[in-house]
Amino acid sequence: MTEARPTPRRAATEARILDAALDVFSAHGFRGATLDGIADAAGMSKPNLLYYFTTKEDMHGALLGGLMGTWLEPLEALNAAGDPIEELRAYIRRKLEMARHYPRESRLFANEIIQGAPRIEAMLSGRLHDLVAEKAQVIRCWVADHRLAPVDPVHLLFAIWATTQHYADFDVQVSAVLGADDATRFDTAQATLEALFLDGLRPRE
Amino acid sequence: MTEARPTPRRAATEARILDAALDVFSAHGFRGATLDGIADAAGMSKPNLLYYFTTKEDMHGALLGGLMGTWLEPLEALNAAGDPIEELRAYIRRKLEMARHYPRESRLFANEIIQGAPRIEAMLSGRLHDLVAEKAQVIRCWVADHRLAPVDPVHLLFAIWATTQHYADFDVQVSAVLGADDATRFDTAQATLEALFLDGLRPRE
Amino acid sequence: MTEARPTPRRAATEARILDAALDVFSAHGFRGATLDGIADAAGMSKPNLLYYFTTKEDMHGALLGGLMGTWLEPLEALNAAGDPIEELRAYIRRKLEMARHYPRESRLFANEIIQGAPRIEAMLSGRLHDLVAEKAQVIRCWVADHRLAPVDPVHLLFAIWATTQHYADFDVQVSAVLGADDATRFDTAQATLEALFLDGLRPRE
Amino acid sequence: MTEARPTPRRAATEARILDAALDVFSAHGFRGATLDGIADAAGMSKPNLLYYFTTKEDMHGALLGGLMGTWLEPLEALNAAGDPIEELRAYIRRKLEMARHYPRESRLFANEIIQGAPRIEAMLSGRLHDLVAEKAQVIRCWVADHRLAPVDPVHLLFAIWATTQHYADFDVQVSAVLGADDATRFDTAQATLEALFLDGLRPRE
DNA sequence: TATGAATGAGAATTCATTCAT
DNA sequence: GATGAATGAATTCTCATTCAT
Repeated sequence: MTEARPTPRRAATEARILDAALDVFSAHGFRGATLDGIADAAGMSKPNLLYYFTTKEDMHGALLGGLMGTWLEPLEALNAAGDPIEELRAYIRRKLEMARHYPRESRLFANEIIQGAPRIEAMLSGRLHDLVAEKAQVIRCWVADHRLAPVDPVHLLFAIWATTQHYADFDVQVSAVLGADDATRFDTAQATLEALFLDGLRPRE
Repeated sequence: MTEARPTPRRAATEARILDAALDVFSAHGFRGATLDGIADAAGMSKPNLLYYFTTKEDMHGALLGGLMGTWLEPLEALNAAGDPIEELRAYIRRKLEMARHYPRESRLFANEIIQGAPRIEAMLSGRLHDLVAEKAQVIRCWVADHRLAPVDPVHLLFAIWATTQHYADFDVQVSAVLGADDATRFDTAQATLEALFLDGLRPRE
Repeated sequence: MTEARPTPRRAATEARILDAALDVFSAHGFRGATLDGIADAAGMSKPNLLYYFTTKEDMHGALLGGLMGTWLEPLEALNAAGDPIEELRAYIRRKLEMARHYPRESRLFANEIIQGAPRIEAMLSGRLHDLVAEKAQVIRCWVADHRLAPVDPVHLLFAIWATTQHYADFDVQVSAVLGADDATRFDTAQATLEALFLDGLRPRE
Repeated sequence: MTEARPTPRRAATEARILDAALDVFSAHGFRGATLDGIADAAGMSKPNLLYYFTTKEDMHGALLGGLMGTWLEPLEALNAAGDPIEELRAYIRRKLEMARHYPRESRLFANEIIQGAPRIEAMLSGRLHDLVAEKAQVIRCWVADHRLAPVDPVHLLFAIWATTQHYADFDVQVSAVLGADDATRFDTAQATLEALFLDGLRPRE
C-alpha cells in the first residue's frame, strides 16, 4: 500500500467531511455524534465517509490534530518585546475573535476536555504545556520589571482562556441571559474584558 | 395514580442513584453515559434503576433540577446592601469553592450547555435569566454610585462564572499545564482572580 | 461483578444457543455464520444471544472448548493392556460412530483446522499433541513386540482420523458418489475400514 | 456481446488473479475471502478484478471448474490393464504428490465440500460420480479375479482420498502433532500409507 | 484496461427499556 | 422492591458491487 497522495479532489472531499464532522462533533460530543449525522451534513453516504477516514475516532482525531495549531496561534503571537499591556490586550482580542468566528472549534475542544480529554491528553501535556511554560516566563519577566501588577502568569492565562471561550462554549447560556438577538454581544464583551483585565473593578484615583 | 409519598427508604435509594448518575453523566455527558454504568456505580441492577426513575432522561432531569438551586445560591447571596468590592470578592470566593467541592455538578451543567442545553434551556431563560437581571441591577447601582469602576454587569458575571468554573470544567487541562499534583491550585487561583478582578493588570503606582 | 452461577434456566438457554450455533458454525464456518442465522435457529433475538455469550467469537470458543474433550475420548480409551488388533479395531469403530452421530462437531473442527485453526492452534499443540505422543508410544511398543506390523504410529493415527471423519466432513461428496439414500453407508464403511486397516489389499494366501 | 477471444495479455492477468484468489479462498473459505484480500494478493485494484471476473462467485467458480480436471487426473490414470497392487500403490502416490504440491487446491475443494458444496454439487454428482463408477468397476473386477482382497471399491477410494488429502487439508493439525519442521512428513506418510493399504496392520508371518 | 470514489445491503454490537418472576 | 431475561432500535463498520473517468 503506497500512501495515497492527496489529489485535489480528495482534499476537497476530506475538507467537506471535516466541516460536517466539526458541526456534529462540536454540537453533540464524540459519543453523541453519529456517522449518520455527519454523512447527512456532508451530503454523502456513511460508507463513503469511512472511505476517507477509517473510523469515527480517526475523523475526530483528524479534526483535533488539524485544529490544535490554529487554536494555539494567538498565544504564540504574544511578543516578549512588545508593551505588556498592549500585548495582553491584543491577546484577549485575538482570543475573543476566535471564539466569535470559530465557536465550533472551541466547543470541539471544550467537549473533549470536559469529558477528561481521553483523546488529546498527550497534546495538552505536551505542546500546550510547553507553550504555556514559555509564555508564562515572558509574563513573569514583565511582572519582575514592574510593567505588570504581580500576577500568577499561568492562572492569568487560564482566566483569559475561560472568559473568552465562554462566549463560544456557553453560547446558549449567554443567549438565554442576554436575549438571543443581542448583536453587540462581542463588542461589549471585548470592552468589558479589557477593562476588567487591565484595570479591575476597584475605581482608580 | 397517586403520587408516591417518598418513604425514607425510597429517598435513600434515590439519593444513591443520583449520586452514581452524577458521577457518570458529568464524566461522559448524557449520550455517553449508560444505564449500565450508572447501575454499576450505584451497585444495583439496571431495571431497578428504572423503577425509581422511569427513563434515563428522567434521571438526568432530576439531577439538573435538583442541583440548579445549589448552583444559583452564591449569586443569590450577593447582597445589595453590602460593600461592592467585598461582595464581589466574596462571590468569587463562593463560586471558586463550589468549583472546588462540586466539580461534578459543574461539569454536569457545562456538558449540558455546551451541547446546546436541550434539556435545560427553559431553566436558563427563566430562573437564571431572572436572577441575573435582578443582580445586574444591583451592580449597575454600585457603578452608578461610583463604588465600582464602570463595567457591564452581565458580562462581569459571565467573567466570574467562566474563570471560577474553569477549574472544575477544564480540570484535565489545568492539571496538564500545572502538573497533576499541584495542591495549591485553588489557593493560587483565588488570589489571582481576586487581584485580577479587583485591581487589574495595570500597575497602580 | 460476581461470576454468574449458572441457574438451570440459564444452563438450558445456553445449551439451546450452543446447539443452534453448532448447526450454523458447522455448516458455514466461523466467517460464514451469522448471528442472525444462529438467533433464528435458536428461536431468540440476536441481542439475547449476546446476553449469554459476549461475542460471536465467544460463542464459537465455548463450542470448541466444550467439544474438544468429547472429541478426544475415543483415543483416550485406547488401552495399552488390550490386544493391539482389537484395540485398534475398536478405536476405528468408535471414531466412525462419532462421525456418524456427531457430524456437526466433526465439521466444526474441520472447518477450523482447514482455515489454519486460528482459534484452536494452542489446543492442537497442547492437549492433542500430548495425547498423541502418549498413545503413539503405546503403539510403538505393540510394534516392537511384533504384535503389529511395523508402522509409524502417528501417521497411523492420521489415517484413522482421516478415513473416519471423512464420512462426516465430506458427507455431500460421499452422498453424491454413493447416492444420498444409501442407508448402509456406515456399515459398509466400517467393514471396509476394518478390513483395510487390519489386513490390507494384498490377498493373504 | 461476442465472447471476448482471450488475448495472451488477458490470459496472463486472469491467471494472476486466479492464483491470488486461490491463495485467499483456500485460506479463508468463500465467505471469509474478501475481494480486498484478493486484489491485494494480485497487486491490482478491486474494480479491475471485477473487470475480469464479474462477481466474486464467478471468480470462485472459475477456480473450481478449472481445477476439477487436475484433481481427477490421478484417478483417471488408474489403468485396468495394470497390476492391481501396483496401480493402487501408484494412485496413492500420485494423490499424495498432489496433496504435497497443490495443498491450496485441496483446501479449496475441502472448504467447499465441508460447507455443503453449494457451488459444485453438480460436478460431484456428475463428473466425479461417473468417473468413480467407472473405476469402481475396474477394482471390482480385480477383486473378482482374486488379485485384490475383497473390498468395497468406492469406500476404498474414499479411504485413499481421505488419507492423502489429510496432509494438505489438515496441515496445521499435522504440524501441531509432528512439529512444524518435520521435513520427512510426506516420505513417512507415503511409506505408512502404502504399507497400511497394501498389507494392513496384522503381522504377516 | 485500470482505478479512485461512491453506495446499498448486511453484520456485529450497544443500549434503553420491557417483561416475568 | 429487586433482578434475570429478553428485545427493538440504533450505531459502527464491512464488503461486493457500481460509477465515472
